[in-house]
Formats: sequence, structure tokens, C-alpha cells
Amino acid sequence: MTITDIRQQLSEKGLKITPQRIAVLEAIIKLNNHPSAENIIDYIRKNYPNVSTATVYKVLDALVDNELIKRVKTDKDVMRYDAILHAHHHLYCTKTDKIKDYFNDDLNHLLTNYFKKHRILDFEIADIKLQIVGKFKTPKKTAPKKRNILPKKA
Amino acid sequence: MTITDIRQQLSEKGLKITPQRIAVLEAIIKLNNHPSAENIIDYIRKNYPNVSTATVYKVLDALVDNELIKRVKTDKDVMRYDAILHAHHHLYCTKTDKIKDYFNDDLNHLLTNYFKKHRILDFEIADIKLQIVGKFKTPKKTAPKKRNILPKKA
DNA sequence: TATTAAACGAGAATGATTCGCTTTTAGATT
DNA sequence: AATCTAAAAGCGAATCATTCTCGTTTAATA
Ligand SMILES: [Mn+2]
Ligand SMILES: [Mn+2]
Ligand SMILES: [Zn+2]
Ligand SMILES: [Zn+2]
Repeated sequence: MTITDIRQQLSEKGLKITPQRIAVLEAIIKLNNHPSAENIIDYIRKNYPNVSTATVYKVLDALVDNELIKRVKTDKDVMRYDAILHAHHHLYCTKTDKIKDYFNDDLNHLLTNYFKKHRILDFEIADIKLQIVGKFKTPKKTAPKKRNILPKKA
Repeated sequence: MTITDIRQQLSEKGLKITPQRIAVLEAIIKLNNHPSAENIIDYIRKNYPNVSTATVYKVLDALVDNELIKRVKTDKDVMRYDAILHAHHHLYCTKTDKIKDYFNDDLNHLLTNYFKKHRILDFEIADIKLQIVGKFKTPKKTAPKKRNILPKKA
């Protein structure tokens, strides 16, 4: 995803191409970790110190409205954003608040087929998403490498 | 679910039985529509005009911590609450913000089995919930009753 | 009934997000 | 290339759901 691609995407949606919009979209793509507005602002300000907070929020709204990004809901008071549009689910870590993508087309088909067969009365499904809540396991300590380490205190 | 039951539930969790706690839990059960804190406050104040907003939030936290109710996440800035503890999913109406319960043990088994067979690397699942987003269909107009209606304009 | 830690009430504070208004700018038009 | 103008950006104030603080009340226990 190059800046040219981003300009292309904005243009396709009939959005004016502005440095702020490019920066926001680029930030979400680069950060690639379902960043909050604050994360995005911090990231952008490294290169463009004068971007206004309100502008970032307005850009985020515009990008969501034009389906260039998606909102990711959380338990917390902060909204998070996702530039990956391909259908996928999310692993929510209760310990760290990290959100990890979970791609599984097999599962998507399972669900789609399930609901094709079992319609929900009076409800028209637009999207089905799994909230998979839990904890990331810290990988099992396998025999740690022996190393010469200086003792903490002489 | 009587008030005696509610007192029982609070007591089992070692929570002090207070009129405010009873009122909040009763409100969520009676409203039965994933109410927001504001909905709950409005409901309660009809009978107890002096309940403090802060108290309601504190009670909600205590009830969640003690697993007597659950939080329901939404797109919006308001948290909503659920007194139904039995595993179920939610239908989110994008048009009206209504959230309807979707019970389906068949589907629950499908998912549980699926993830029993297909572990997610390095992730320990605590809970899986479906966010089913869409719109409630207004029931199809079936042959409308013929009626004598006055014409709109003479 | 007295004791006391826990819970409550009232209002201030917080903080993510939005608003209102002025200034700037992208992109079209001369 | 210079001009035009609706759209976008900037900025400070406002909003509002939720949390905090602290003085007062109360449920539970002895
Ligand atoms: Mn907030
Ligand atoms: Mn908020
Ligand atoms: Zn994602
Ligand atoms: Zn529910």
C-alpha cells in the first residue's frame, strides 16, 4: 500500500486528496494494530506537527463513511480503527487491550452457510463478526539459552 | 425473578443488600432491553427520586464485577447492560440502535466444537460472542385491510 | 443499641469526541 | 498561471458519558 495507492483510493471515493487524509490512512495502515484516534494523532504529529485533533476525527469519520476503514468497538471508551477491509474477526485480549486480527475463511463460510439455512426471523443480516475474548498465552518457557550475564550487583 | 431472588443473588456474592442495588438490578431485568445507565436511572428515579447518578454507575460496576450482569458493547459512546447471563448473541439494529437477544444453543455448540478442533495459536478463549449487525425487517405488508378512509384532500 | 466499614449523594473533574466559527486549500475554471 | 469557491482544516470551546472526591448515611454484625 503506497501513497499513490492511497491517493487512488481517496480519489475513487470522490474525496479531496489532502495531506491530512493521506497521513491518517497511512498511519492506520502502518500502525496495523487497530489504533485509537490518539495513537493516530501521535503517529502523524511526528511528521506533521500541526494536524488538529478535530481534523483527525473528521477524517476518520469521512474514511469510515466512505468505507476506506472500519471502526472496531471495544469495552473501553475509545474507538479503534482498522484499515483491513477483508472479512475477519478479532481476538480481544482482556489483559493488554491488544486486538489481533483473526482471518479464517473456513469459519466465515461455516457462519454464512449456517445463517443461510437458519434465517433469523425479521432480521436482515448485514455483517457477522466474532468477538473472541480471552488472553494471549505467553509462549511456554523452553529451555532458556545459557548466556554469560554480568551479575546484577558486584 | 422476584425481589427476594435479587436479595438472594446479592447475598450469594457477599454484596451488601441496599435499596439502590436492588433497584438497579430490578430495572435491568424489568426493562429487558439492554438499557443504558441513563435508561436505568430514569426508570429508578420514578420510584426513588434521590438515587445519585454516581451511585448507579458504581452499582453497575459492582454487579458486573460480581457477574450478576454483563456489559454489552456498542458502536456508540454509551455502555449497555444485560441481566441475561445464559450464553447468547446479539442482533444490533443499525437503524434503531435496538439490541435484541439471539439465543441459539445449536450455534453455540457449532462454535465451541469448531474452536475445540481449531485452536488459535497462543490465545486462550474465554468467551465468544457474535455481533450480528443489520436491520430489523418491518413485517411485509400483507393484503391491507380495506377500510373506508377519508380522502387526503377534498 | 453501638460500631464501623461499606455504600451513597452531590457536585466537580475527566477525557474522548464533537461543534462553531474562521482561515486555508484542492481542484476546477478562466 | 491566476482566480474562484466549496470543501476541508485549524482551533478553542462545548458536550456528555463516566469517574472522582469527600462528607454523610447505612447495612450488617456484635
Ligand atoms: Mn468518555
Ligand atoms: Mn465519551
Ligand atoms: Zn482487524
Ligand atoms: Zn442480551
